[in-house]
Amino acid sequence: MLQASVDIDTSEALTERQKAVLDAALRLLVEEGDQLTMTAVARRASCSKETLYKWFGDRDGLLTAIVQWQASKVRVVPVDGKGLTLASLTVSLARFASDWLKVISSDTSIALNRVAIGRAGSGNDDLGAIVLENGRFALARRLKPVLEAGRQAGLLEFTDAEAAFRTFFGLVARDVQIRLLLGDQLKLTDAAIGGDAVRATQQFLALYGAKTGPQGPLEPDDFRSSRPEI
Amino acid sequence: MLQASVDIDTSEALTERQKAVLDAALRLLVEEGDQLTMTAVARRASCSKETLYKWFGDRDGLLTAIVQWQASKVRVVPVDGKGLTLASLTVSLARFASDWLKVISSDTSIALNRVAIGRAGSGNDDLGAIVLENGRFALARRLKPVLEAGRQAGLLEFTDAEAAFRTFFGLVARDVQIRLLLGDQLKLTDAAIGGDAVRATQQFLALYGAKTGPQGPLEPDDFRSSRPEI
DNA sequence: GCCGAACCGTAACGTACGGTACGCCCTTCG
DNA sequence: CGAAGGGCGTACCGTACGTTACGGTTCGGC
Repeated sequence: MLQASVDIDTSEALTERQKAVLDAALRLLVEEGDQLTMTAVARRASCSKETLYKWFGDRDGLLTAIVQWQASKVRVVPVDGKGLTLASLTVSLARFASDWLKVISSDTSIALNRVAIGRAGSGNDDLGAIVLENGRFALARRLKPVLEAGRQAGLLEFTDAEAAFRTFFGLVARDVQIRLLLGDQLKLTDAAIGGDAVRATQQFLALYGAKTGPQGPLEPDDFRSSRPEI
Repeated sequence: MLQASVDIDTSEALTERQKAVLDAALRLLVEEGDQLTMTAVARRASCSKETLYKWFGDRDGLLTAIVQWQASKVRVVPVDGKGLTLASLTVSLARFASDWLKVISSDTSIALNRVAIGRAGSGNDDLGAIVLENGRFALARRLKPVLEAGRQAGLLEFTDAEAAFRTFFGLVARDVQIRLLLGDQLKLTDAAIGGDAVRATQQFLALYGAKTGPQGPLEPDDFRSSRPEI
C-alpha cells in the first residue's frame, strides 16, 4: 500500500562513530520527545553541529536516520512451518503477540511513533511511512507465512490472510498503543503481557481455528516463553 | 485510570463569537497540522491576537480549548437495554462500531489526536488526557451498559466488562487508527466501514455470545443503518 | 453626543532554534 | 617534521513565532 521504495537496507555506510551518535540521539529523543534540538544532540553525542549537518543533511535527515537506525536493530527471526502442530502454532502466535506488545509498549517505540505522527501532518510523511513499514507491515510480513502454514496444515481456516492478520493485530494491541501514545500511564508488566498474548491467541484460534475435531481450550502451561526483539 | 478531574463540562462560558473563533481554529488545525500559528488563527478567525491571548491565555490554552470544544460537540445518545434481543443487541454493537470507525477516520479526529500525541511527550499531557477521556474512555462508558444489558438478558457471557470492551475495541479498530495517524492513505468508504462494523460485531459475538441454543451467523441484512456522531 | 469597554489590525520585541562559519586539536600520511 | 583533513567547540546569522503593546473602530449605556 505504501511505498516499496523505502525498503531500507540502510545502516550500510554507517561508521561506528555515526552509530554511536545515532544511539545518543535516540536516547535523547526518548527523554526529550519531539523538541529534540540539534544543539542538544551535538552536546549529548559530543560532536559538533557541523558534523551532524555534514552527515545527515538537516534535522529531518537526522530524524530519518535515527528511525532507520532503530529499525535496522530489529532483526527478523524467520519461522518455518515444518511439522506444524496446533501446539507449536499456538506457541508461535503467542510469541508474536508477546513480542509485539513488548515493542509497542517500549519507550523507544513510543517516542519514535510520537515524532513520526507529529510530522505526518506536515507534508513530510517519510517518517510515518518508515515507521509503518518497519512496524505494522514488517509484522504482517513475518506473521503471514505462519498463518499460511497453519492453513496448509489444516489448523486454520480463512480466505484472506490480510484480514486474518488484521484481526490478530486488533486482538493483541486493542487500545494499548493509542493509550500509551496519548500519555496514559499504562503499566504493562511482563506477566500482563504474557497473559494478554495468550488470551489474544486463544481468541484468534476461536475465530479462525479449523473446526475439525474437538479442540478444548489450551492451558496456560502450554505456552512457552518469548524472546524480546528490542 | 486517568484523571477524574478533567471531566469537562466546558463549553459553558463560551460566547457565540468565541465558539466561532474555535471553529475557525479547528478548521485551520485540520488543514495545517501542528504548526498552527497564533497569527494564522487570528487572521482566519478575523480577530486580533490580543483577543486570543485574553481569552485563552496562551497557545496551549487555545489548543486545549479547541480540543474541549470539539469534545463538547460530540453528544452521547444513551442506549437503554429494554426488551433486548440478539438482533437488537447486534444492531447496537454494529452501530457503535460503525460510529467509532467514522470518528477515528475523520480528518478532525486525526488532526486532534496528532497534536495531542505530539504534545504528550512534553510534560503537558493535558491534551492527551482530554482526548483519551473523550475518545476511548467515553466510548467505554457508553458501550459498557449495553454489554451489561446483553449479559443480563443472557445474550453475552463475560466476567470482566472492561476486558470485553477492550476486545471489542480491538476487533473494531484493528490497525486503522495507527495507520491513519502515521499518514497511511487508507481509504475508508462508508461501505467498507459498514462491512467492518458487521464483521467486528460477528466476531465479538462469536467470542462472547452465550452458547445457549443454536445461533447461526446473522445475515448482513439483519444490520440496520448507523447515525454518524460527528 | 459622550464614555468606556471590547475588539480589530498591526507593529514591535524577545527568544529559541535551524543552519553556517571559523578556530583549534589531533591523527595520519607523505 | 610539516601539511592535510576530519572532527570538536563555539560564536554567529537569519528567521519564525509566541507574546506584548498600541492606535483605531465599533457599540451599548447614559
